[in-house]
Parts: sequence; structure tokens; C-alpha cells
Amino acid sequence: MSGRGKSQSVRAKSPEPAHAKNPVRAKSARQPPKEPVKDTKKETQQITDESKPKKTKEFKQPKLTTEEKAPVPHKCVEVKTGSRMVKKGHSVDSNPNKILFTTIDQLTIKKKHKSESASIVNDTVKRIMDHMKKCTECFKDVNALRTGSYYENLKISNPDEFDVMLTVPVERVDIRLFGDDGAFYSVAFKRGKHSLDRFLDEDNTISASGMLTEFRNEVKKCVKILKDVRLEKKKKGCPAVTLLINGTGTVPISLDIVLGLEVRSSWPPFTQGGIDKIDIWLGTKVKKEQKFKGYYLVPKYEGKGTVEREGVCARDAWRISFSHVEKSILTNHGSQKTCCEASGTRCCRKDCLKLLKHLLGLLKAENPSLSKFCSYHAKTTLLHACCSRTKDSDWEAAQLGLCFQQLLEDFEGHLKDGMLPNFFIPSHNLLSSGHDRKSCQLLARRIEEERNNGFPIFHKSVGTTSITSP
DNA sequence: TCGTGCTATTTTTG
DNA sequence: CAAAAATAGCACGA
Repeated sequence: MSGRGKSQSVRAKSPEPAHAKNPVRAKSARQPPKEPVKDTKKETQQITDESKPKKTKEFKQPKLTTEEKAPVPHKCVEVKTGSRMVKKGHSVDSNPNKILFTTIDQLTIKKKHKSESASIVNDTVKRIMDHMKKCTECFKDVNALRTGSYYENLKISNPDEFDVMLTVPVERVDIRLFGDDGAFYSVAFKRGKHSLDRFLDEDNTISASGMLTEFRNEVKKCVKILKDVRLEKKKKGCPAVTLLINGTGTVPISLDIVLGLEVRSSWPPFTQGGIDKIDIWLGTKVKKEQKFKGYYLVPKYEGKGTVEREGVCARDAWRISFSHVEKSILTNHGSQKTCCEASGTRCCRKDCLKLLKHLLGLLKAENPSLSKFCSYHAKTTLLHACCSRTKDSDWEAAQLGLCFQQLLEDFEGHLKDGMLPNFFIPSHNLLSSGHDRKSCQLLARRIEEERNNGFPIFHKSVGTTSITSP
């Protein structure tokens, strides 16, 4: 958003939020509400049922035709369905970009599959939320924050991984740095009583492991009677309670329920120089809005993985999380407000990320020594890239080939340097733990190889690949 | 079709 | 009784 508003307070947006955010939307006349809605569902149902058919038609008509007729700009026409036109010649063909468009097409989640998974997941989440609100004391105020690739429309291949953070608001807390790279913190109460007092350690900080254990028990309680759901074994240092759900004949769904503390205060000093880079890309106003939303802390152990570093004893702490901001800026990723909207120009930022995630998944499947790399590395690389190539015209949909090449070169650069700063905490190097120099170099070489040879690996398989989270 | 943000409306609260 | 919070319904975008 090119800073056009100069309003100081973010709250001041209330009078015209829709317009401010998206002028296009403002065009469509809003249907004035009809009859006041009655209490009972039955009555509501009847009213809608009677009046629905007519209205639906009115609204859909103009849309249908345009949607059906107009070719979606970013899809290559010849490649369109995958089922019809695509020849399975494994040679590198004349248009090297073709394989990219084809691959994107094949990574797209099928509507029916998505629908099935969504309903299963939503039922489960609703059940957990109800349980937390009604049957627990310390988790009764949780809110569900849907995050991760599925909810960012970046999930590829199968709708089989979902992330939901259940956030507990905390007030009057003292956030203290824990460790030296700015990613970990401990949380203490300033004064007064709080419903989380029972998790206090001897040093008056909230015990991450204690709270997570309790949280896990509550989740366990309420999914116990569900036959299709089972709990994955607790992994040390993992902030999520992972549920494995067997859908009807489909791939099992893994649903991460993450405990998070919601902190509504200004961001810690270690965030400086991180999100500030979006100024040129998205504007300072957007940055302010994001910062205003606060941040989250998820239970995570510090000091695990590498035992080499002496002196740092493994103690539990909270890791800072900006999942909500990631989601927000990825869904609203254009320098222009109309980027990727019907009336605007389509870009390929998200397609590039999907391809990178896919490539990484394939390379990992091929070589176990790359297991430490994860999709968050890919996402972070894209965020950095968006800050250096800030204009929407730098990411024209038709230039997918070039943009992807460039993004891969970026990634190779990070790997060769052994340095990929966390986008929000620049001093936190995502390649610092468990990524030895050798595996970084290896991955960089493999990517370069693919990039220079027309991505043979994309030709080989379109099988299901998924990248596990850190 | 799902997910989200927005508005109007109803319900609760001070 | 007014203000604030909760809820319902709708319109997009993906």
C-alpha cells in the first residue's frame, strides 16, 4: 500500500475501512439487510429459503459469464488442464517455462478434496474450542488463529496439513529476552493475580513446558472419544499438539494445535530492521498496522538439537511468532492494492513460493541429509525477495520463469553464506542450528543443477510431497 | 466451496 | 438508556 493515508492512529480507520482497504470492493452495492433476523434458526432458514433462489441468480449472473469466458491470465493456455493437452515427453522442451506452469497446475489442491478436509478439520477445531471455553479455567479465553500454508493459500498437492494456534491473551506481563539471538523469551507477570499463576516457576516466569503439558491434556481429553483422531507422540521442543485424523479414504490429515500467548504490546527491540524492510514494498502504513496487532509466543525449548554448545542449559522458554503477520502480508502481498485482484494485474509471488516449496520437498525426498530444511526457509526467502524486488511489475505473472530463477538464486545465496535471517528477527539465523555447512552447500548445488537444466526433477514425479515443519 | 472482513442488528453491561 | 460486545448475514477472493 503506497502510504496514502496519514492518519496517526490505526484505530481511526473505522469510518471507511472497506474503501480504504480495497476500493474495488466499494463499487459493488451492498444489499440492504432485509427483515430483521429472527431468533430461531428455523425461522431464519425459512426466510432465506424462500427468498434465496431469486437473489442468488441476480448476483451471480454478471459474474458467471466473465468467469467462464475469460481465460485466467496467469495460466498458460496450452497447459491448462493437465489432463487434456500435456504431452508426457520428458525432454526439455523449447519453452522452459512450460514445465513450471504445468507443475503449478498439478500442485493445485482439488476442490472436492479440500472441501472434505476442511469440514473434518473445522469440526475438530470447533470441538476443541468448545471444550476449552466450557471445561477449562486457564484456557477459557482462547481464540483460534488459523495460520500456516493452508490458510495462506500456499498449500500444495494435498489439503493434509493444518495449523491452528489457540491464543491465550496475557496482560501486564514482562517479556524478558532469553538467549542471545532475540528469538526466545521468558514471560513474567508484573503484578496482581492471573489465571495462569499456577504455571509460574520459582523465578516467577510462566513455565512453557508446564503450560503445554496441561494444554496437551485438555486437547487429549476432548478428542479421546473421536475414533478417527489420535494424538501424535510429543516431540521435544515442539510447540504443537499434533492430531492425526483419518479422513474417509483420503490421506490422513495432520492438524497442529499450537498453544500461543497473545501479547498486545510493542514489539521487542530485536525486531528492528526486520519488518522495517516492507516500507518500500507495502508501505509504512501497513507496517504500522501490523505492529499494532502485537505478537505471539509459543512454547519452545531453547538449546535442543546441538549439544555442542556448553554453558547453555536446556530450559524451557517461549519463541516469538509472527504467523499472523506472515498470513496477512502474504494474502495482501501487492505493492498496489489491486495486485492479483480481478481488476488488477496478476503476479507470480505465490506461485514462485509454491514451486520452491515443491522443489525443496522433492530434493528432501531424494536425500535424507537435507531433512533439516523446511518450508519456512522457503517462505522466508520469498519475504526477503519481495523486499528487494518491491514492484508488482518485478513479479509479472508471465515472467514466472525469470522470477523463479531469481528466487532460486536468492536461496542459493543464503545457503552458500549459511545465513538466512529470520524475517522478523534479523539476528536469528534460520540456518544456524542443525544445518551444517555441508548440507547447505549440497542443497545449493542441487538447486543450481535443477535450475540450469530445466528442472528434470519436476518432470520425473508429481507424487505427493510434503515438507515437515521445523 | 471455504475463509474472511465488513455491516447491521441484537444482546449484554455499566 | 447508552455504550460495548456478541452474533448473523453477506460479498467477495481464491
